[in-house]
Amino acid sequence: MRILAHPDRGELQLDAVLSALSDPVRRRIASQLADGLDDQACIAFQLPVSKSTSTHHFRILREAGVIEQHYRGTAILNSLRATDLKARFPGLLQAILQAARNDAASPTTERP
Amino acid sequence: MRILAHPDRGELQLDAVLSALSDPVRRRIASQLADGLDDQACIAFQLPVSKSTSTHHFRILREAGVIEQHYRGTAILNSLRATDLKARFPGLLQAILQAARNDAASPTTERP
DNA sequence: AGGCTAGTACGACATCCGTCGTACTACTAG
DNA sequence: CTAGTAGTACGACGGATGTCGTACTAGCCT
Repeated sequence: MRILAHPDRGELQLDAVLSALSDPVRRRIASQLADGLDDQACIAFQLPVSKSTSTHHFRILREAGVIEQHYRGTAILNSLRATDLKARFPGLLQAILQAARNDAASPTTERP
Repeated sequence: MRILAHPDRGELQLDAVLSALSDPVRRRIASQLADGLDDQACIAFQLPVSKSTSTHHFRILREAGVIEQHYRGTAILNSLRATDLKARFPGLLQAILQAARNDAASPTTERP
């Protein structure tokens, strides 16, 4: 079984977390995990990118400490590290996820 | 008097805001503005970068809608658009600024 | 007017980042 | 054992980003 490195709770860095969640694809992953559906395999996210790119994004999220990944057979189960993030950066994850909802709900993406 | 373009409150984009605040230099600007000292000229921030780079960072923040800039003589006064941000992305700015404090207070930057 | 101060414009440069395809590994199911 | 599925490694590539220096403009002060 391969091993996946995760930063400890105390090692979480704001820079990494914010950079990780700056990308729309990665924010979408986090949002989907937050929306009640934890422990999803990477393939469960219908991302608009190739498999390699997908791997890349999941790695960024894991190394930033935003998600936790562990193998289950040939698949990887992903979950949000909501508790750790809350402990280290209270309200941050919540605010970003809520902001993502607001952003998606309004016609902000329009840029003709 | 030169004119500086700012996005309207409704036009604020999460992507832009998060990217803007992903950079340590820009986060530092926002933090300093939040710490009670509004309406500071660019030069009041002792940034560890050149003047041109400084201009660049202020522009990013302004175009993302994080700060408001207006000329006052030859200087520019900067202030946080805390109200607008709060209206569009409730809690987001607060959480990031608080996280920045936590991040600075703890030895997170250590990477031996 | 002339000099000073605050910031801008512009071009250059190195680096990082998101993206991809192909080839590979690890595990499961038959 | 073989075939299939899930994800990784690696290399490539183009575009964005942070940085700088130099030359410039706008406004203030004497």
